[in-house]
Amino acid sequence: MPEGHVTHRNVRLQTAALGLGQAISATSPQGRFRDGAALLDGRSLESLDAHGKHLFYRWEGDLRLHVHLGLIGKFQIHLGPAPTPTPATRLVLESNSASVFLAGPMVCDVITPDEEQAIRRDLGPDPISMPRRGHQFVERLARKRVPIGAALLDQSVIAGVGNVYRAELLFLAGMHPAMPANDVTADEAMTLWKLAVTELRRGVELGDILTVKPHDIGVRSRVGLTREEGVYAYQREDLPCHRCGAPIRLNSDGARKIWHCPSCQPG
DNA sequence: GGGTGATGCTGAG
DNA sequence: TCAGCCTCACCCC
Repeated sequence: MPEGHVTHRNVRLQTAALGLGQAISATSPQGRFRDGAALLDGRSLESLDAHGKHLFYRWEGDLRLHVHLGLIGKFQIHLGPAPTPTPATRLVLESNSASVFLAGPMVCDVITPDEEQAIRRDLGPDPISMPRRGHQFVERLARKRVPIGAALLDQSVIAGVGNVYRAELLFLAGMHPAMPANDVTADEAMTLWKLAVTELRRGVELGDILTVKPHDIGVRSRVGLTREEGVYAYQREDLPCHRCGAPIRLNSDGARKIWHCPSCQPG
């Protein structure tokens, strides 16, 4: 489930599991990252940081490891003895206490600090780690001549929002996905930003995307909710809206699907 | 056991 | 705009 909440959760979990300031062994069972792993092997891990869906590991000797999970990339964290990695595992990082397995990432590269800065420059503000940068989101959104639904997936406008959060944030804001981004008022944009901060931060805590307000579905907590119960719009076509009962609609926005409630998100 | 789709993104045309 | 990439869970037979 690689939207921004997953990278930030991995920063937290992997930092705790691997530990900082100690030598880490790095290998590539799959082989595609053999040279990169050899560069990192035995170096001390100094810190981990996330910006949107990008993960940056800082190593002794000013090296950076850049990981982007893409659509299908996955991390596994094993405390204590690790199982044998599958042959598809791109990278294994191992400390005295834990192992991290990485499979299927879109990007897994050793880069320089300058290259990291260049990647970050092209990214918009991250609502999880930069909650006070809402003004930057408002400015960048106002310059976009695309529908708000497309603008929210543009990582140079807001970093970390993917297809699930896009659908959910627009529902919570009561905005139709096709509304032109440059017609969104500054107040409406700031509302969207605050929703993004709240929802993505909750995603980091829960390790899942659960945007539904429990009272809307007649329960007291989000614990144990299924995906269909836990979100308002995403992948709920033809199901009744949790708020008003109208059937959720599916539309296509280029290659990506987008869902909305025709009654709660008019326009 | 095969087929498919997925929370992403790029590059060719 | 669309194919392609990477991997795996899930569905159907």
